[in-house]
Amino acid sequence: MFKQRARLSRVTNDTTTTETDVPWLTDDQQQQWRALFEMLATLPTAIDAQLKREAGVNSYEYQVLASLSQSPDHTIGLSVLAEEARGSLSRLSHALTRLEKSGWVERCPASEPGGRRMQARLTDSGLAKIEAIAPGHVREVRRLVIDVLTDDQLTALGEAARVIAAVAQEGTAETCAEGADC
Amino acid sequence: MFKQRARLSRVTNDTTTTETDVPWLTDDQQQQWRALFEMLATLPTAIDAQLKREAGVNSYEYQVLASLSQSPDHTIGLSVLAEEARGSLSRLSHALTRLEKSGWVERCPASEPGGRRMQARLTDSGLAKIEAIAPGHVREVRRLVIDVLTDDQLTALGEAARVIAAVAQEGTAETCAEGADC
DNA sequence: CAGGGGTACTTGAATGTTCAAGTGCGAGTC
DNA sequence: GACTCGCACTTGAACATTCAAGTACCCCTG
Repeated sequence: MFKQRARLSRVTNDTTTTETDVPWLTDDQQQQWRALFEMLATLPTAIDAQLKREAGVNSYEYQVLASLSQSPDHTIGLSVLAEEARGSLSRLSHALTRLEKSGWVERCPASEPGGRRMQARLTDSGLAKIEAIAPGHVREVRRLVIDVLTDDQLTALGEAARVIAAVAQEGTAETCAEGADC
Repeated sequence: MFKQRARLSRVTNDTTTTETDVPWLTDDQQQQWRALFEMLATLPTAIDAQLKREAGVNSYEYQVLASLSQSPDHTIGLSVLAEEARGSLSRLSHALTRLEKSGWVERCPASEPGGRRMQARLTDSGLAKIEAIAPGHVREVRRLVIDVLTDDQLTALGEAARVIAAVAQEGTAETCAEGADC
């Protein structure tokens, strides 16, 4: 059993440490992880760059606009929106301030009497915006992901991603709002 | 052929736009992309959180330390290091300033006469640091990725990631240092 | 209805990344 | 050998995200 040179794990050849209980990756695992890591670094950057370049928004803001555009009345309560766009409430709040400044979104108090507090609403201009930029975004997703994989590869990728996202999420989610065993 | 409700693509039911040349995703593609996107959002966050919590570094700094620890003499020229750690030179420079402040790395002028200019060198303390934190990092990678997938799933994931990273990279890489057709 | 606690945000400061200059040095040019 | 060009980095400002308070309103309890 030889020592694998581990870019992201095994670090030296010094064997004085408690070697046995550290589960270093095999060469093969190493390679797959390396590839995944590379994708993790490059894909979001590429997606973001396209949105920034052609639309002037980052992918989080895009997400917010997209979520709003699909909601009844183009309106969502902020907490729900934050959860949908997978960011903290604080992040959403800052993003909304920016989007309001551009005139694409407005905040309004929730109308329901006795209901919750704030909602975000997509303006007409915001709707026009997202409709204008969505095609370019989809094209980029196609170019970078959909079109470079076979159907089987895409399915396998999606499946693996689902499993990983589920595990990664449960660590992050301190709310435990879902039916997880916490 | 019905309209798919597209979280990240098709935005409204208004069909007045140039519908035909926008290649909207199918429901299935949509789902896979959605899963991938979710992983893209959650996995790096989780990895980063573990490193921050247990080691006080972010994953970029970890990457820098790891790269250095594997180099002969624990020394690399800055440009090479920047490329290995997949960040801009500026990002590296800022990161090195932080790492120097912690005493894990030092900058030194390249010794080769007529050679290039600067190098980064891992200090003894830096080597101890990376050796101390590597196991925890590997364990986290295992927990989040390796251990939740079958071997076949991991292989498929790696393969897909390689393809995507290659495409995503060529857009990002303005240097065209590699043998790409540019 | 006064007081306490919780929910739903908002805000400002700290941190990290990017972007646009700026610097210093070597090489090629005349 | 001065001039210019370009490479290899550095730096500071702008921007985004996170973290830790802070605020405002609701409900519940006495």
